[in-house]
Amino acid sequence: MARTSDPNAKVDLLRAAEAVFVERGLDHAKVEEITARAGKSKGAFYLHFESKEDAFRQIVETTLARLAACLDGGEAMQVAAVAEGPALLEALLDHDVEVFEFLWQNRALIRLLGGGGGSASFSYLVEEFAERCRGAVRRTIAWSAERGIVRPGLDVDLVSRILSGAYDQVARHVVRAQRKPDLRRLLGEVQHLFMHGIGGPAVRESDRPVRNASKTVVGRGRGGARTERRARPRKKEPARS
Amino acid sequence: MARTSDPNAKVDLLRAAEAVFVERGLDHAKVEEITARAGKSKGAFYLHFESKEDAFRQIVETTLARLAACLDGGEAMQVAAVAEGPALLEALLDHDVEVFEFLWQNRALIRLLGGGGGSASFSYLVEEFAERCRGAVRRTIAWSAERGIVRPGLDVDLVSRILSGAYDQVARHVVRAQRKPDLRRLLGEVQHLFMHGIGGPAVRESDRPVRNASKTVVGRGRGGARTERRARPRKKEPARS
DNA sequence: TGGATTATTGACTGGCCGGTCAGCATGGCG
DNA sequence: CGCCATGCTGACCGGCCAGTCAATAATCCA
Repeated sequence: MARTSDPNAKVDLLRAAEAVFVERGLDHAKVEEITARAGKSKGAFYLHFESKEDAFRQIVETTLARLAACLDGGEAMQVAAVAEGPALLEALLDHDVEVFEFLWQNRALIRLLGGGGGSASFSYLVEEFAERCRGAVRRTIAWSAERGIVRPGLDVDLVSRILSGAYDQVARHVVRAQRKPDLRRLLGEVQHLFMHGIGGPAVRESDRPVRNASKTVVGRGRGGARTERRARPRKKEPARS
Repeated sequence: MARTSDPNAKVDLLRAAEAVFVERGLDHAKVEEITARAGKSKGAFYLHFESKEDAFRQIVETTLARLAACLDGGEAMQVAAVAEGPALLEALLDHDVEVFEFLWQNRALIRLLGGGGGSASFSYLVEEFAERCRGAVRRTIAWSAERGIVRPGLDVDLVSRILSGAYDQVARHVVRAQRKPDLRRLLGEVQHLFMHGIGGPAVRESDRPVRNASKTVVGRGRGGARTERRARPRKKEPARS
């Protein structure tokens, strides 16, 4: 051996790459810009990564893995596992806050991912992850239903989709904010909203309550419970954040 | 004059371009693939468009404009303007259905837009549009509050964000579905969910009701009403669909 | 210090593709 | 039929940039 390799090289490159990807998106990121920022040469980059895409994948996968760990690990979930009633809600809120804290820390990259990863390829990564999130939500709901936290007869599949979507939107908002929002307050309001609805006096149970409530099963695919149509105003939005 | 130009050329090219953009994303779409599918030459393409990006912009802008018209026009809104109580909810639901019908018709392109448009540039287009949607939602909510459809004291800004997000998610789901879902049923359930919440017996107003409810103003930015934190389970999700 | 060994560099290559334009095709007209 | 105006074509040009590798620098050891 004659010369010892720079142990920081890969880390530096990853950091620089993340910055450039965030700024330009995968397709428009130039390897030379990455290496310039890292103070390395182009050759050094290919010493550590197969290709530009490889670097991108490494960054995304690492972050998603950490986020996933945060999602279904975390001490708040330990507490939630044994809590009851309001304390349970509080524990679940703690968990939400943990997750969003992570999102805030990694907001630049999360923002990029929210925008399709800056390349048409790779969206599958994000989609898989989103699906995983929805799975976690669904489990939490099914489990909450058993404990009387949410009313029975809900279409778990649909509810989880809606909840994921709502939190997704909140996440996108947080991740773009200039100043860090009060996450606990924000998430608390979201939780409150979903628990109690937004209905006013004019709709006080004007709706027939849940009618049949077939199964509430978790099996995604076919919808479980079926209330009927009728409910609440709103527009829509097809695009991202 | 000696030769008459093909009057379908531009339409054919736009159709082909849309297909290719949907398949590959803007950055990876090749002009030659577009022209091949349209049965035209590369030159013909540049006879009608400044550049590849120009064609993309035309397609996106046209679609978003039509969607916008669908969003805040539509006969269902006429009805809603004079309806009361449950009939109003029904009218708003009709409107939702109209919008989602449009989304379904244009699902391929909408799917692309949801994924960031296949290019890091251009996401601003989609973002602007999303913001516009949120504005529409906010107006609907504020207006519904006046009629007692939703309870007073809600943080309109936050609620609109959450609703947009939830519907966004539903839209993404619809747009990817293999078979056309029963839109009316789906949207009806969403409406019902939001109006009545998902809370079960264990949380029956365990929450103190809205406490102060500062203003409920529309001025986004500072949150209006402030209940406290406490509420409901869930995970989170940072990415798209 | 000199030479061996390994890390690092950055000029260069090759392929790709957006955009151009000289020339060909088409069809009207005298 | 020959001529012209106009539209359409697709081979070509040039820029860009991912990825390579011969040359060079750094470090170790004797």
